[in-house]
Amino acid sequence: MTRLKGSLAKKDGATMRDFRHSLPMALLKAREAAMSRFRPMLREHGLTEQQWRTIRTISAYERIDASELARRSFLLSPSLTRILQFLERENIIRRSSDPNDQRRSVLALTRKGQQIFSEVAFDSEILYHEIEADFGADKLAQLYELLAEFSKLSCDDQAQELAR
Amino acid sequence: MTRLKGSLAKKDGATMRDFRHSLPMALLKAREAAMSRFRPMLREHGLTEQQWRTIRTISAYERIDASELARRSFLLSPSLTRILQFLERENIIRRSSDPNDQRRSVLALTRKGQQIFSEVAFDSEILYHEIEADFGADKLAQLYELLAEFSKLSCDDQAQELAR
DNA sequence: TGAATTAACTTAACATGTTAAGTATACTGG
DNA sequence: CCAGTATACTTAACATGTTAAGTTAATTCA
Repeated sequence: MTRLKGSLAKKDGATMRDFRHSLPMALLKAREAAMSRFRPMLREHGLTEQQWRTIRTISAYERIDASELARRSFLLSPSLTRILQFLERENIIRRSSDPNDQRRSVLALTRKGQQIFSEVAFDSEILYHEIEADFGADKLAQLYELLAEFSKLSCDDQAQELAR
Repeated sequence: MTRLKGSLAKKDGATMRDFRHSLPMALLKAREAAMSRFRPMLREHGLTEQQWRTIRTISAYERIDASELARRSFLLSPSLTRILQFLERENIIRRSSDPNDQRRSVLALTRKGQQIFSEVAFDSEILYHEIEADFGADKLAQLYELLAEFSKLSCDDQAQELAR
């Protein structure tokens, strides 16, 4: 890390040492840029990002259990447990237990949940079109591609083959 | 969102509706892929990712106040408040107040903090080289570029011009 | 100058991230 | 059949994310 302290540059009376750009930070920043477009809309619907991810994923399946839901929505199970408790309290989802395996919870949206899904999905589409318009569909596709390649590289992700 | 329900595909006895790929999710997944390489190392040093971001940023400046630190480490001030309290308890940082503005805290690493910085920075370099080797330096550069462009687009980031 | 406003945190409250441990159900080999 | 193990969550504990409100020190402007 001697190299990290190599070049010095003046700025605002403070000395800034060399500051290698960080991949996790670049990804975080981009993600924050993306979420800053969605968060206000989700908030208007009274949902957090993760609650929406959960609703969205449940909506995509007729029957899904908590484990697969966790994988597909990229939530750790402790987080998912709490989110499901909240969504159940709010009467947005319904849970039943798999008759073939009493350990499993099977999740589904209530009518209210389906209604919320529809509304938020509609608003999301609009925001996606905005992003595409602002950034360019081609560059966006290129970004998706690179992100997918990078994720495939180091993510020990069981959802990977399942996704196909 | 009618389109979202268009194509149906069977999978494992469950019906999967069309599931538009999500940019925040793609970014999250890539970030997780990246962090999965760093987290175990940080953990060995007894640090969380955010604590390390804080240490790393303080180390890059001779004098930095909490506001600028928050911007540059991409932490919200409430989080930073708690992190600084922890790092101060652990004798990793020192804080003094700016004589010209009593509202500001000026942060610096202690000797112990500098030592930790050196060790973690060294280990990080190794992991960065691994990433470059696995993913390809060219593709990595391309990814950085796209991420930066995208972030510039929608991030109302005061650090943006400051970064130059 | 002093009331109003702004700036720089800090606290609070609730939700999630992360790791470890706990619980109940299913499975497996002897 | 049953002890041992694995699976599918759930709880717990601590750290961070996110928004809103509070506190104290600077700044502004009538």
